[in-house]
Amino acid sequence: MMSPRVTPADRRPWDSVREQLHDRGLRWTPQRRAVVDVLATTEGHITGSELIERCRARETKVVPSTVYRTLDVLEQLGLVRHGHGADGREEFHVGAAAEHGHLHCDRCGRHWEIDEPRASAVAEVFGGIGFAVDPSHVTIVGVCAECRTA
Amino acid sequence: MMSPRVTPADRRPWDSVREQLHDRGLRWTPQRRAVVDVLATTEGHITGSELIERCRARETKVVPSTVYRTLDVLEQLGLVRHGHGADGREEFHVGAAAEHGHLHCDRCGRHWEIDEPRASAVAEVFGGIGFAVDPSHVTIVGVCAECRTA
DNA sequence: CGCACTACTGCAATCAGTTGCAACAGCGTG
DNA sequence: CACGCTGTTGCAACTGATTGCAGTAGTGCG
Repeated sequence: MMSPRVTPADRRPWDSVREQLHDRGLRWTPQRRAVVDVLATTEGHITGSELIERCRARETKVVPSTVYRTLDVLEQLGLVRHGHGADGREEFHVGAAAEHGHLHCDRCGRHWEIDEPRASAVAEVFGGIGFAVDPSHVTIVGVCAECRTA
Repeated sequence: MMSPRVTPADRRPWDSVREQLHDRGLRWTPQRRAVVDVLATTEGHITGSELIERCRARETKVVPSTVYRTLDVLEQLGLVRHGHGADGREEFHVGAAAEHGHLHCDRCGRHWEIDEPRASAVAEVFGGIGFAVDPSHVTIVGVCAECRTA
């Protein structure tokens, strides 16, 4: 099956942000463009403050509250998902990373994505009691293999 | 060996805090007493700011930084564990609640403890790749049975 | 009992994130 | 192409949490 698992819409979801906003009666502004530009060139994770900094580096004038409010909107459109790192700070998951939960090592601070079979396994554990796990919002903390042997 | 699974130290861990501190060369101060007093009468969860407020209500003069620093110390003694609620704010788990992970419903905001068999099941999922899950630090987000049918 | 060592506290500054509000500016209309 | 509706921005104030630092005060020792 050569069926592409990734459709164009999945690959370039950012291209249509403007239209998606329009469709909901929302507006396309320079500030939102700055945020989207940064996100479009980000794969994986980015924290709120990091995003703000990168927007500012892009000359566009943005203020934190605007960035956070824009992120709320983008999350409603399903373009990003937010979670909280091990230290509780906000962390936005972009692209493929938005689909998976994460494993966080308490010792070295690194993190990994939870792959599909394991995500399903976790979901199954709680499916029995009727609880539908949101796989993208799961962060499991522990100690990674390397740190354990070290 | 009828080894009791719960020793007196487990049941009343707060009684010996002072000694535990002493053993590590740490000190017993009015502020720490206030924090411990509040925690000793708390079962389950408490947020940082809630704890501060309750300490202040106890007449003792405490300042936020001291409370948070005291919590760090108590966490090192294993008397509390901290996690982060769905909104990322700090949440301290006290007593029995410190032992379990939590299930959080994104819709109604309620949460439940993850029971032993299920905690083990989750741990097992990642044991295969050498990752040792810290069961007390797990918070799984999703939608609970009630909200799903509603 | 009083001294000294050093852990601990309080303060003030700072960071991350949120919110209310008045002014601003997309963008559809006429 | 100007107008105006209403979504959006920036500001300022605020909450929760953290940190550096100077002064304070537990605690062991003589």
